[in-house]
Amino acid sequence: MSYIKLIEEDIKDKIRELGYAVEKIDMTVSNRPDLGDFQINDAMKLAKQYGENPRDIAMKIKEVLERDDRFKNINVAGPGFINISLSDRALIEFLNTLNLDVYNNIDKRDAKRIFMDYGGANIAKTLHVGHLRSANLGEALKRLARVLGNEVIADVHFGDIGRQSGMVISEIKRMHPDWKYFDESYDGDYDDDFTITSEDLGEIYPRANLASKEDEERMEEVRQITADLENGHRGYCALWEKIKAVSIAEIKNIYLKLNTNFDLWEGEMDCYPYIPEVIKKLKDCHLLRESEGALVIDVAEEEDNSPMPPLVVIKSNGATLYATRELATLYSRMKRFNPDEIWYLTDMRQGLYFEQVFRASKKANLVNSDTLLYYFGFGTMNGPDGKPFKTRDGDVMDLKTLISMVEEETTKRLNPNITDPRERKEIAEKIAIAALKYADFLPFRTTDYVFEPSKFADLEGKTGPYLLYSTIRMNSLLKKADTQIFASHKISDDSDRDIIINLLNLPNVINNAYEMKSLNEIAEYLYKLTSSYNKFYAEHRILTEEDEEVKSSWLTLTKVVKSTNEMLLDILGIEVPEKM
RNA sequence: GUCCCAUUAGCUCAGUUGGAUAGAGCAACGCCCUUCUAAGGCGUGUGUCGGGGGUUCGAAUCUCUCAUGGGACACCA
Repeated sequence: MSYIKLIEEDIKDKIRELGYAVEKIDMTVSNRPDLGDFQINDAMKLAKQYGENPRDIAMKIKEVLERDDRFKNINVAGPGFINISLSDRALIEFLNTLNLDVYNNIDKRDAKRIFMDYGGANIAKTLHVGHLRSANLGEALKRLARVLGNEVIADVHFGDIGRQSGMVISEIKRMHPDWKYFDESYDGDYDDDFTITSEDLGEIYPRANLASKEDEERMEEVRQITADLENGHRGYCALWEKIKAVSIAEIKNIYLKLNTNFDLWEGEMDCYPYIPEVIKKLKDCHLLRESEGALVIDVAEEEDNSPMPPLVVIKSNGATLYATRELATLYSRMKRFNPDEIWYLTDMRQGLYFEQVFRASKKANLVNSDTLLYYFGFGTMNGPDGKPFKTRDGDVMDLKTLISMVEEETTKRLNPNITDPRERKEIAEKIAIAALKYADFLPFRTTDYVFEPSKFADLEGKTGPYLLYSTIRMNSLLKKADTQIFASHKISDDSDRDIIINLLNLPNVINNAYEMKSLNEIAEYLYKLTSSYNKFYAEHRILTEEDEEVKSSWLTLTKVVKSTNEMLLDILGIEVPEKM
């Protein structure tokens, strides 16, 4: 258990002994540092609950806490705020437990098996800046959930079938009508005919999309090809497999740059074997109803305060659609992995849709009744007009371009002592990714934000590069110190004290981040911890300090902050290079 | 039209279980490198928390209402 949690539990016990039934108490970093390190506001809550005077309760609590020598300067202020500071001995003891392992500062949770669906990459479509959030957020939440003791299975869930497949095939058909994939009488192998690159694909889709929008006949052709592909048309399937291979290689490459990894690289097509079973289950439960030629499930409930449209499961032409495959995928995941929780991360526009899917799957018993289905929507990345990028528009900046743009900036500032061109490239890329990810994590999960390339190219102040730079500097200091023995003996002044107070607070931050499924608090915390260290660093000459006990204490602090930074950056999916 | 979500400093955003004096970064100006990586540190200031009502010891936070912007609303994904 973390040190702060331990203290909170002790305080809780003592308050209970006073006769108040508290469930938990919160000790938070004081917003009045002049009055104490931490504050406890629970006296006022208890006063309401028990109809007593809040100041009296606070005074009683103060009296009990004063018997604990970990605390000092306990005082009651205002309507009943309890301010409390920690003794140097307690801070030193705490720091030494972190010196053993910074993971001692993380409180594990009840282990769950969690299935996560994020990424949102579509085959044959370029990964653009709109895909950044899903990848970053999903990856970080996965890592956070694991650090907290959960087992997590992550699936990229490629969009590998659907209208875009028909569009791309129809376009290639126009480009290369002579290819064997389109020869209905051909029954040999399709070994030769394929020269399309990922760059080509980046142009093919937008072109096809535009053409189909303008021409209803073309759109009908696209629908037909999509249906044929789904029904196993030999040539289309062979062609689509080749397109997929090219596209997946490219997508994996970019996810790799972003430190985004999946346990499963499955796609919508992988659920096809389960579709008949799911349809049968829906029929058995008498959930399917015919409407305007399509088969739908009613998911409205009486307590709904707004219209809840039925979910279309089979199109009037007999083909499946997104929802069908979603249900089958859900069923397959349940059957194969039996998770306690399933998390979906997409932008918030899909909220209603997932509500429909969740309701339908519960109604049809596609998932266990005790399996929790969660939809964690995130804010959209908007264009300069304040409106979300349209995924289908070709004019959105692609992710690769964004990364190389930021990389160009980070390269300029690289230490000239790093001469090996390969190393320079590698480091510049890591810093660029850090800049991108960190900027993406700063707003709260559900906040929409305006995409401005300049925001990501910012390399000073509250940014990823600042955190890397500072952590690398700590590392470099520790290397120069050249010692294996670390122990804290004393607190010197407010600046090292402040760092330790921040370290104490980490479990609260982690806990909130997990509860809210947002990384912004961790991002803010990293900046706060790091800047408190940098202040200390500027004020003290560590390596030349003559008092050995002081020097050792300072080095220990440096080591703990460095390790904490590395731990948190790793949760965010940000790598720390050796130098920069 | 119905239902969601936003509106906080010049800009971008924190502040989401109601708490003390609403905070950061950027931008602007000044200072600090013979000394552990200056992508650093220190200092200087700005708010009708979109408007108006309500709830209470206490509201940026809860509630009602209005305004503005955005989103969703069955055979796209």
